[in-house]
Amino acid sequence: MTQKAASFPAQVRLREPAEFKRVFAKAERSSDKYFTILAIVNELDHPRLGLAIAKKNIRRAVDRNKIKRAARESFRLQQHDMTHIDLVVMARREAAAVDSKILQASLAKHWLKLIQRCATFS
RNA sequence: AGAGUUGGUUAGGCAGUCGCUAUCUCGCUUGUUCGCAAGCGGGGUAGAGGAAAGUCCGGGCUCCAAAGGGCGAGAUACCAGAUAACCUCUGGGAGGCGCGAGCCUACGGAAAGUGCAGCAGAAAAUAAACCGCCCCGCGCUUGAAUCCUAGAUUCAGGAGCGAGGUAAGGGUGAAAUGGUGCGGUAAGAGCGCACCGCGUGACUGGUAACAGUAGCGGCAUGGUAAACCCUAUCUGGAGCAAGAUCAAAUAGAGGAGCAGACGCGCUGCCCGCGCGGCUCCUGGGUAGAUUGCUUGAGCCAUAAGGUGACUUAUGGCCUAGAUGAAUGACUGUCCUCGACAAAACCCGGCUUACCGACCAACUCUACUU
Repeated sequence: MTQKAASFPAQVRLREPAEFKRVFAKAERSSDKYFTILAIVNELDHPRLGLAIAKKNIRRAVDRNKIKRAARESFRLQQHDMTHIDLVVMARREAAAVDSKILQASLAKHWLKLIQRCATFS
């Protein structure tokens, strides 16, 4: 497998509550008016993504789906530029109102910022 | 053609690239109890809704005792039917709205009992009082007429007092003790009559709600049950984070004996039932994983029955099953430029949200032939 596929299989997702707790405990933080994104270095050879879209902030199920899809899509396309870090994406209230292109642009900036910051620690 | 009513269908299309979930299949590798299993890669197929929503009703399913008894509490409320069931649906009745097609209705009981009624009004539930109207009596008084001027008598009127008759009228109010008309009377009154309304027991039609007919009764029974209440019917509780299986730590489960007070659960209370205590014996089941999880009161077609909801028969089909939670992103293109909004155990309904498009039946108005 020399050609890296832009895929999103199960092992690049955060699934266990314990894994989420580890990220929340002490993490690099990057936020704007749409998202707050947490990042921490992991012991694997690839990045992982977790989604924590609160029902309290994003009321309608349609909007929650839209935001999750935008996050996954952005991660999927750019994961090979990332180091071995765990990311957790949290949405803020304003994310429901805008369309997915704006969300994609916002996410791309966050990725870059967090990759750089984590690189300096490791 | 315009305006409208009812019912139904649909919910951007097409092509390409990259992804996600399930499933089938092929190849390779590893393991093998030779059934297969795991990993990687390729290909095929399927992949949100009419409301998936609100969680407002009704069921299935699961556990709580085989879900039990009584009290209490709650729900429903014209009649008949449909249904697994319903507060739903269908048909019918009654009342109301609309020229009409049609639409709307918390539509049982006030003649079992208790309670309530602001303002206004003469009076608000007890039938009377009050104002008013009428008659009679008593004196007083004004005018006119008659008689021989004092004065008397008669007629017409006025105010007062007393004794009675009335309930026609009384600006109100959501509601006023049947209504309208004619007769009747001193004035009046179902006092009498006609029509309307009401009550009542018959008859006719209808399964019934109810309707109609002729008769009888001169009218009794004011409103409020979205006040308590009465009557009839129904309802045990909790929910898929239900529950079941496999299983790291910690400590739980079953059986026998003892104890029978207290606590917890089953229902708010009582009865009743279960669990928990101590000793001995046998041996374990939280995180997590698997399952429950999609074949079902299922969908489609045809036929038959029924006004209809729906039912029955035959044939065909398998149509999401995620779980930090899939059904998407990008590009091109066309058009009428795409609303409201996304499964989470499953069904039947209700309610609410919604850009539109199309189809069918029907109604009204105008015009032409």
